[in-house]
Amino acid sequence: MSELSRFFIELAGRWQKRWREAKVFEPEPSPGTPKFFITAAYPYPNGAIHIGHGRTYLIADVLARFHRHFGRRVFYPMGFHYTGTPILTVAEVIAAGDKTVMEEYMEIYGVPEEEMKKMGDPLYLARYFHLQSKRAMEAFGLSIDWTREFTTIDPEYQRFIQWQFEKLRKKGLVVRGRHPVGWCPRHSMPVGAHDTKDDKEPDIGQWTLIYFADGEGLTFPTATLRPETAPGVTNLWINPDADYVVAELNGRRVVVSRDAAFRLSFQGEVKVLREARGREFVGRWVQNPVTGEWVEIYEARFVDPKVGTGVVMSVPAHAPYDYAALRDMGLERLIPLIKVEGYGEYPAKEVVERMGVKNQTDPALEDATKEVYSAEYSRGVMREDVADLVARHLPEPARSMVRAVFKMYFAGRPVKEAREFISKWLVESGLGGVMYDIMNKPVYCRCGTEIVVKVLEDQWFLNYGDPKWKEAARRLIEEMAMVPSDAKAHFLATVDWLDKRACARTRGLGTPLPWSPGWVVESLSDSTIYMAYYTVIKKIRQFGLKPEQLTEEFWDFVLLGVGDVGEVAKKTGVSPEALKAIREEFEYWYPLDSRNSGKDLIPNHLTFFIFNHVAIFPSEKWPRQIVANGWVLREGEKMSKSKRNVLPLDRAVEMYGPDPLRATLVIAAEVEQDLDFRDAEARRNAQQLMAIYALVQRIAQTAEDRAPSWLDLWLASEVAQILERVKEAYQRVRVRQAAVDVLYNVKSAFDQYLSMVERPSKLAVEAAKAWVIAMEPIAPHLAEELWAVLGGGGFAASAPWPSLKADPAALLAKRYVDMLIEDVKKIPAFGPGTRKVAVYVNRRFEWAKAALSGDIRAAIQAGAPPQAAKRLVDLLKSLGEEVRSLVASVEKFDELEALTSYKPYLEKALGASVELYDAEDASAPDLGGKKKAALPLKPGIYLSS
RNA sequence: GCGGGGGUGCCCGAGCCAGGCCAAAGGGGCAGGGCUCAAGACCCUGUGGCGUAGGCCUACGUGGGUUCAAAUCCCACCCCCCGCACCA
Repeated sequence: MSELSRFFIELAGRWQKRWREAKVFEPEPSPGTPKFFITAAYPYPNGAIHIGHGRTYLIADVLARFHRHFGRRVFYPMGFHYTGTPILTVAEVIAAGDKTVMEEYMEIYGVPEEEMKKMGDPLYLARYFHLQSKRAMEAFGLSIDWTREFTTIDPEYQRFIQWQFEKLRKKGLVVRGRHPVGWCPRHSMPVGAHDTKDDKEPDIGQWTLIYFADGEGLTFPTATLRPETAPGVTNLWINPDADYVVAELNGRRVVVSRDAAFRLSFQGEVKVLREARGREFVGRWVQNPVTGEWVEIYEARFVDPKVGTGVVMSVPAHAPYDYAALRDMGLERLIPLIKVEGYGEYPAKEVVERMGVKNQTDPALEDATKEVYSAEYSRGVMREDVADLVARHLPEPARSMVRAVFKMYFAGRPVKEAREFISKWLVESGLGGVMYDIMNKPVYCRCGTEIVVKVLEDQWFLNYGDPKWKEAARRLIEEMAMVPSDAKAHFLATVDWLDKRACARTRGLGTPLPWSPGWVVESLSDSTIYMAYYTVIKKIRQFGLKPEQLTEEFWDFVLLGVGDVGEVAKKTGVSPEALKAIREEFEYWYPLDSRNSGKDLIPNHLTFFIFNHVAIFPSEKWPRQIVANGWVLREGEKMSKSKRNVLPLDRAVEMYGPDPLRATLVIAAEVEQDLDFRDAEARRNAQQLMAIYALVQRIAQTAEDRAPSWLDLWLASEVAQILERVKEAYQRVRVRQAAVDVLYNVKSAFDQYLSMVERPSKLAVEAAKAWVIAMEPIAPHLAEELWAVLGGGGFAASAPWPSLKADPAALLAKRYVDMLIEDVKKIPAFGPGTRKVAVYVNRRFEWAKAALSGDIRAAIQAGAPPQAAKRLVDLLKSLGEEVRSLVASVEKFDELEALTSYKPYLEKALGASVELYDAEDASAPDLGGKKKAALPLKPGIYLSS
């Protein structure tokens, strides 16, 4: 902790205490007064929040604080998300004594060793980080109303979630079905990416099974990713040396590898009847259910019993492995199925030969397979004659019927479509099935066991695939304000592909499904409309309502206005006054004005937030805005536990002080951009804030009451002008833009001002006050301190937005003086030797105004001599947007007067003495004949040494 | 694979939606100067190439196209980042 940060921390502590005591951030509803309700995604306390969270909360805080200056009731609450598995998982790992994890926690979050030991208990762990995070948010100066704080395992919250799910279910949006999940056989538990070794994401894929029967009661289910090649099967492959079993699978007697039988047992009934070696089945003949053709089972050592079923169909025309193996055996027989531009009839053969593959063990076959597969998948089309291969064993008219279907949906179709069709057809006609598998195996559970795919038979889903629901979600997305605006496309795309989503789980903390105990509402499903809960929980507690009173009728009344107060009161035992008061509070605060989070939540949480709002609430209660910010990198690198470079918020506050940290997190990148947090930058910002502190102190102490000079007016105008821009930037959530202006550009104006005046005037104090309010959203503690120094009265946090007005003439005067300085410096003869600068001013400002039109005649009409008029029009054209508009809005402007008051500044800037003359003053010396060179806004200049 | 976003000068990044005023804002870095006992901070100047100035050439992933005119519009291709579900 440096001297500087100590200063800022001490200062912040003082003001935080006063805010708390005065309850500045604990708004009560006030019907008739405008409000602003903003929330940021609550944190998940399996660790302390870091500067990435801090950034999101800070952006929300800046907006909250900004809106407070406009007489709005601003409501910014916070809660903690206990629901879910990671807390559980981490606690388990700690309980098991995992050294790496414990060290990570101690090092990154500074957890003392004796606390570490207690973190085997998930609730203790959550509570610990909950409190640590909360302390960090307070120290960071977030203007959060803590009277509404809650956790998602509070009984009241659970009643709320149960209400939500009953509502969704009654609307038919909750459905039940089969669902594959990654599964650890040892734990008998679902395994997500977070629970695997190295956080490897299990890739759950589907094999199509095709049932080849041998006529003696045995079925050989081949597993394939390319069912469209089934008509081209010439034989099956089985590994002669691998372990196989004969088993009952869903009423069929099948032959699969022993490993496959194990994996299949998680996806249906599997009863192993006997074990066998693969070679036992070699030489059998089986019937292709698609074509009716009988083919032989050959042996192949490349068949991996851990992949699929261990029974493989052979399509030599389109699969390089199959072709190579058959070539080795001297049994080439090719049935072409797919046409691909750039290849002949038999792509597999062609590629194998081109690559010079030697035999079936040649590693080049991998590449060959990849090439053929991707070429056929992306550009391949099924041949027209494939339908004739199908159903040769069926009697008429069945044969013709099947062929007709294949002609329609299979022959001549792109591979993609044909595959989809045949896969569906196989399943529906009972000739095939589906088997799930981990496609990127092996993936291991944290415990070391290889995971498998388990099919949950009665999983609950939220049916985000429902077209009407999607339509409503799209409508809201269209209406909503989004920062950044590009996020809209992302949201719409998400809505498009989103389908059923499992919404309950068998383990973890959370709310039990009201109608199906044993299932817990999953954490991305119990966090979609909780913003409404913030509005009511305070009063629920104040009235001492018990969880069991929070019935469906209660929530219906309070959140939807459904039902009669008297009735609801009678049924719930809640007094009508309480019901009305709670309802009123919800009515006042809702809808939500801004929802803030990291951009990573766009395809999940934020989309669900939209879906659930449109499902539950009427459109006038739909949220108004989403702000999704980018990541926070640290010194150019992603923060991660394993790199141990995570910077927790509380530590960051200690290192830099709250205001410097805030300034850095706001100024280093615009909202949508990833922000690279650099130590050096944070230190620089601390110094800048310190300089601002010193500067304002100086103004407060030295200001004198005097009639405002051009300089005083300029300062006030300059500040007013920048603050106008700042206001607009805040409104558009361009917080970086606002911060650059308010912390750097306004400061520069003040610096310049102070360098030009002997003593600041009272007007400068007014400008400083305005400045302090504008910086309050970013550096609130410093702002309070300076507000007090300037005698502002009350809290800066609650003061109205400044009404400082810009005087265009004052701005013009300053621009004009700066232009003059530039002009002088541009003169080649100007140099260190220049002692005296004579300036001849043309005071006919009305000529300049007339020349603004670009019309020379207008200038002449205004009285300018023709040659001057021409030059003047050209001059005005070259002046730039800002000055031109100033000229337009200023009525009278006396250049001589302006220059006179800026004379010391001029002399300092030029390092020479300056003499000012009216060009029309006959008594003035006409040095170098420059009198007639003078134009309005462009004085004549004569240098002498 | 599907979906979203990108590729701009030494680096970061704006501009592209509404084509010209774009050798292309703003930072950073670097070089020079100022301030200072000195460093930092701060301020000024320069920072594609050539030319004595006007100017010329080369440039916005690559290749085509539309247009009097393209970083900006269209097409194709290459490359990068992010997300893809029961996980917060």
